Amino acid sequence: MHSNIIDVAKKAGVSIATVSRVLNDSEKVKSETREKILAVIDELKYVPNPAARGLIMRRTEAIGLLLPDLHGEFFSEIIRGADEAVQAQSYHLIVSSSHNDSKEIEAALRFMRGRVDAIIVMSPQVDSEILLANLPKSVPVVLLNCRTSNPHFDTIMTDGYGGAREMTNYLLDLGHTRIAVLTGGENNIESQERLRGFRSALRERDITPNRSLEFAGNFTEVSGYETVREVLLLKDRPTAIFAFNDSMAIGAIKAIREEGLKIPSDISVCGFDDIPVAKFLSPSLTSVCVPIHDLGVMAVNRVFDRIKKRTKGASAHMFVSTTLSIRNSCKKINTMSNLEKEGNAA
Amino acid sequence: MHSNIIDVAKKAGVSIATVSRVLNDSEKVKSETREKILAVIDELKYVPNPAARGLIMRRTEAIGLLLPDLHGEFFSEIIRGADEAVQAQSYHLIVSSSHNDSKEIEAALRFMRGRVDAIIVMSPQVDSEILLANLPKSVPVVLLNCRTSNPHFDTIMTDGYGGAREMTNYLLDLGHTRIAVLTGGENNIESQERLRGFRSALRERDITPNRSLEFAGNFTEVSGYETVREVLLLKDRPTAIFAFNDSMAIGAIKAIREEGLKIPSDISVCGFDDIPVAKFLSPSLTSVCVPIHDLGVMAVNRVFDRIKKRTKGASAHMFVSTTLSIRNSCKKINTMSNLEKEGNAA
DNA sequence: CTGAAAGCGCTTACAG
DNA sequence: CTGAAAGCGCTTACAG
Repeated sequence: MHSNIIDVAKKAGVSIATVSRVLNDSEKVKSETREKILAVIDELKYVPNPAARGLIMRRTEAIGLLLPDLHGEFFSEIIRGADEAVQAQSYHLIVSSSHNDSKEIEAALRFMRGRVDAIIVMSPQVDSEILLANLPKSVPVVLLNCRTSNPHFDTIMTDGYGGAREMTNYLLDLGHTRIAVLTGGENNIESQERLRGFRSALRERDITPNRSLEFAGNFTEVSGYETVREVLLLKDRPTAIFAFNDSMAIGAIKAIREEGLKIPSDISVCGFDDIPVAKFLSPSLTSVCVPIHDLGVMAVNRVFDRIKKRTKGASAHMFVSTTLSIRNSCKKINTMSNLEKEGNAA
Repeated sequence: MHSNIIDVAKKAGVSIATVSRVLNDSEKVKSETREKILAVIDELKYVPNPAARGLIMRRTEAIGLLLPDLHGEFFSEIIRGADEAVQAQSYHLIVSSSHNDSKEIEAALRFMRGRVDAIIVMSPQVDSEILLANLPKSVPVVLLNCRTSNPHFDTIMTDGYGGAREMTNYLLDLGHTRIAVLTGGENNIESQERLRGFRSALRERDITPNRSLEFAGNFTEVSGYETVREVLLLKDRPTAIFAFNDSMAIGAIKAIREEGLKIPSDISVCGFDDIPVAKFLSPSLTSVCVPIHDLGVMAVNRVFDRIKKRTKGASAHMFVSTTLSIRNSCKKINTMSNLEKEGNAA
């Protein structure tokens, strides 16, 4: 169907070795010969077969990216960052989703073997052993927000603990003490870290974390929506809701509005991740800014350091800080009405 | 590094041909032999090299997906749908972004050659010739919302014309006649179709399209935001804004709120695509629902029909209808205040 | 500067 | 049921 290197060699009247040389400009070829070959390549629209090339060179010019899901702005941003970094090196991306399922992880990793020069895995739920057992030893691997701390691999973690702690302090400073959190599920490392940060901040102010205000979501809009409908039914309603990601915050906002409440005057809401749409919501969403796009870039660049042997030796463990993006969805608790309440109570 | 078929054959005391047979269960192998080989494969954690396999079998078990961008919910949904469909067949996705740039398209398509069994291309801007010149002849291709109508390839188009027409009729029925549109750029086929539908609907009601109410955006939130800031400065402000995608509608909403106007009481806003977040905005966004996820699924399934030779012969041209998702961002124009206006004018 | 040949890791007729 | 051998399309020492 397609022409191959033999067709080119024949038509140019040279050996395939010479054609290969001009393809890779590996060795000196007489410029006259080179020109002729180039002309034939052009004429035949010849493109080297990457399978054959990959087979012998053990280089695929592709990076594997395995994410829990391909759905939503968060993963979309990771992919975008990774794709940018990869394209800058004339590499390409092979993406796959695992849905936090070990069988799917195994299948994806198996598929990638021999097809990629390095692998980036983000897997906040599947546990260490299963993941490690399936990770190839033959290519560089970067673990992104994974539950493992195996020193054999490079890792990148975002500071979920610090981010949640900072956001919680912000809420406390605004006067909120009854704060409901929407978590991302028990087994999710990111959710765990964020919960840890939340509780720490509380304890630092001598507030005992109230487990009945910790609600289990799953990082989706729907779970935010449904959970907050429950929350709003509480007799002693929280004054603020801290969703552990922006998707759940979006669902929360919807539930709150449906109840006829105003944000932030009736109740404050904040999220985590600071996905691109956050600033466009109304009210614009206060969130913990995770440099999502940059996470993708960093992971790819780290992987290239390995591939290009710019880095040898011990694995690196990077820790990415977060910042607060303060917008309009949280406000100082209304001390007036607090006074009133106290007055009523008295 | 990794064990290969020879290692397995040696350890099992058979020829590589026999190992290959159990790998592909192509021919009968004595079950005793099979067991032994399977055991060795397991022990050595042997995985066939896909490059070698692809080279000889001309089958890669991967589908290429080339999109204008990997950014945002729209493309994210396409990818998700495609990935689902592909995983159902134990295939994998190789995604790439073109940024509507012919050089990048060429590079991506070149990379995919030999690495994928079929290609899905979405390219609403780059023109026919360039695209067609780079499309491989050796694997099935599906064109998604492309500017070409080359009968050689299967195509899928969404009904941008019909969707825009329907939405415009809806706005007209609500009493709006001064409707501003935010387009997606001159060279974008989708934008062109939507504009055509918009103008048609107007003409059908004997309204001459007013070019000064057609604003050029580029399908991003930012362009929606900035354009609408201009729009709001108009002396004779439109009563409705029809953004040709939801991202621009989101930007528009932000600009409108910043001006202190209420949606929909002061001004109606609607979008196009109905991305997942649309229903969670406030007010929830009225939009033209494009089955984005399903578009990805359809393209993949079409491609499998070709690969599996379930379909032979002529190319198919699919046309995907849209529906209206009516929510809370548009309302009937306030006839009272119209009367007042008229009263004032009189 | 160029060519003949080996080899990357696999599959598949062709024999037995 | 199984093995020896050719071949997929390329690259790279090894000779000249």
